[in-house]
Amino acid sequence: MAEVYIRVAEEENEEPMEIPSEDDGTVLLSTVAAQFPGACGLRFRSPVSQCMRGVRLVEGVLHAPENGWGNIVYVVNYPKDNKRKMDEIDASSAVKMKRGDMKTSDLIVLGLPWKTTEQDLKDYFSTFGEVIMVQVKRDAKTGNSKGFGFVRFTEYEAQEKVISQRHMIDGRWCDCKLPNSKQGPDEPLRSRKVFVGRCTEDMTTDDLRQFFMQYGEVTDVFIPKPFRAFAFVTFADDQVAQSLCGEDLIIKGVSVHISNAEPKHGNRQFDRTARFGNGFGAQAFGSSRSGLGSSTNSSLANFGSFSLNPAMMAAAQAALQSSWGMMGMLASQQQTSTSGSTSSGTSSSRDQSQSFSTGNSNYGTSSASLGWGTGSNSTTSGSGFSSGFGSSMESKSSGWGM
DNA sequence: GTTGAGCGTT
Repeated sequence: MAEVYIRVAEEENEEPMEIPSEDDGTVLLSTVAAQFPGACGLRFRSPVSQCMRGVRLVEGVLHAPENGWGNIVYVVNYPKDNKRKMDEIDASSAVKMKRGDMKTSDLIVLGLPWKTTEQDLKDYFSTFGEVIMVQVKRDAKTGNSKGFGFVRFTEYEAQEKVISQRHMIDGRWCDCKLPNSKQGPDEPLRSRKVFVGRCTEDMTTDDLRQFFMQYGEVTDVFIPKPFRAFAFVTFADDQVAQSLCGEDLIIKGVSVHISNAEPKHGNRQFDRTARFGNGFGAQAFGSSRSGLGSSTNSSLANFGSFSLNPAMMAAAQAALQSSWGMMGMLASQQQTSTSGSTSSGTSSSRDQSQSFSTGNSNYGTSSASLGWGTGSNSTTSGSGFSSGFGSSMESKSSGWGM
């Protein structure tokens, strides 16, 4: 069957990229988002009316206009008018360069098949750019792989690309991340991750990704196995995550509850006190907002006006949720678990059954890190910590975590 | 059934 592509660009006059359609002629939003992270829809200029028109979007599936996709260029829609543009401005402005995070660092590769060798890793990752280091970590005695390794690229672009997607290596899906040892102690000041309670067993990571994509770019979805009725969703933007906390959302006809993700157990590095002590002193507020014509007002006023939050957009799109009711369906991008190697009796860590978690954490491009007011009814504090900013977001649940 | 895997012998 001949492959059909539609042409998609970020702006009308920009170089389009060809995006594959499905067999039934539709295009999956997830396919678009794979090339244009954060995309929430498409639009095009009607040859007849010369007006921009939206492409019909139903449950993550984009439907061709009346007379088919044709050869015109479709333009990507992003949530909240122009988040992407903001990112670009951000990226090119001198503001963020001060953190100088453009250097490459080793990336940890998680989930490797036991059989994968360093040569395999090098072969695989070389398609992204020049690889200057690979390692597979092995047990010193047995020489068996520990199922993870490291890779380092010459080019920062390659590193970013690799972090931004999942990798099929020797038949397993693997994740590449900045290793814990490289994550700055003050990196995630506010959590970009939310806890999703009351999940049902039929909610897949793809379901959750497709659903939460409407609020902003989703960088990770985690569903514990065996089934435990909750999940974690990480956004690229912490404000998106925070804006959803406290909400009850309908996914596949089921009401789920969104709240803050608490720090992972055993992750001392990023617990409350550590972070508080570190990057989040009083200096985090007024200072470091740098030149961008910031007002001379107090940081309080600054803060208040800054926290326009995406919850409004969330509300506006509530209608969209109804379409998620009943019959779930949606792009079945299920990956087949390759394993079968349930290893020896006990469920040891050598069991390589494949998990379904997709995506990755990556570290924000947001230049400013503002603190977030905690609600006075904080239940999670535990360290008498509460900075008294009555934020404009009333009493959504508070707290930290990642 | 409401809080997640795994992180580097040099």
